[in-house]
Amino acid sequence: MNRWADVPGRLRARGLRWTPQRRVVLEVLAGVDGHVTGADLVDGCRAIDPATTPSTVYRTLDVLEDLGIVSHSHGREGRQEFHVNPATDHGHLVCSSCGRSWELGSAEVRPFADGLLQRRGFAVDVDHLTVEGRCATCREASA
Amino acid sequence: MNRWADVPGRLRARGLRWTPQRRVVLEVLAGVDGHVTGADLVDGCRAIDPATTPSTVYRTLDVLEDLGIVSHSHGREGRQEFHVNPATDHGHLVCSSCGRSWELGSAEVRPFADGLLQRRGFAVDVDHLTVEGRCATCREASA
DNA sequence: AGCCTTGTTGCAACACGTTGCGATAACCCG
DNA sequence: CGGGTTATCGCAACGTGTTGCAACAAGGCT
Ligand SMILES: [Mn+2]
Ligand SMILES: [Mn+2]
Ligand SMILES: [Zn+2]
Ligand SMILES: [Zn+2]
Repeated sequence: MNRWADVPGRLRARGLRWTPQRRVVLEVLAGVDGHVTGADLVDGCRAIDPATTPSTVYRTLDVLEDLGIVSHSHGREGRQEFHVNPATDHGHLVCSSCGRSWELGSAEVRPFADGLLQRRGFAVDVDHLTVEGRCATCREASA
Repeated sequence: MNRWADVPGRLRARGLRWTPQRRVVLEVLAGVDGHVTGADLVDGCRAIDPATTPSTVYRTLDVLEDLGIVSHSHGREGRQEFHVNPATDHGHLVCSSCGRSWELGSAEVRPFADGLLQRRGFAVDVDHLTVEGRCATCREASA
């Protein structure tokens, strides 16, 4: 049905394993709506199991990204942000001045991405895309 | 004349100072053509002065970015890349599969950036832009 | 249920930056 | 050429991940 269905089975089908640690990461992800940083996820896991180790969490996130359950982009300072259950593919707009961010609909990106595909054969990863700049509010403030 | 002219004077004009440590960073930058990572710059400074401290280098780079002498974007894993003496404004294209990268001419980005400016009042920082995806070569390889 | 294979874990170390703070030294001024 | 102000430095600690490695355990098989 959805991308969360039968994760244990999908892992095993690839020769991977379903472990208590992975169960905790998935439980935390299930309680998230929208975007989370890697560090937040580590904290969330520790709330359930204080013995949680960062390397295990990050490695699990890599696996889940392969399965298509999460995807990541990079926010301010290049830090990882994971997207859970995105309604639709989207990029990100971040204001370097105030730090606010917005989703960038794939329709807004498509002409740009199509151009790169046709001219260069380069397939843009829209989910990973973060565009930095100054938002309308900050530009007016310093007008 | 160029953006390197009279850096000491431009610093002092802003109430900032010209120090031996900053001179070293500038000397390293002057020997660079194109892109460098922050870690590479620290190494370069240490080659001239082994006592160089990372925090001083990164803080100096922040100051030089304010002066418009360098700009940065983020490469793989979100790490900083500094651009020295860019012939022209440009973004970056990075293949997540092979790691190769290309410059993205501002003409290629302009329609996209103009659209965001008109629809959202958001001014894209083209120099900072990194677009990740799969390059033509890698796509053919897995065709 | 017990065995075996091999994917995973946890640890320790590392890489890349960032930040707070007290000591130092630019440099403006008389 | 000193003296004072305050920007900058160096250090130590922290934050966010990543990686190598030895020990562990999931789960397929009998
Ligand atoms: Mn940046
Ligand atoms: Mn990434
Ligand atoms: Zn803003
Ligand atoms: Zn490639």
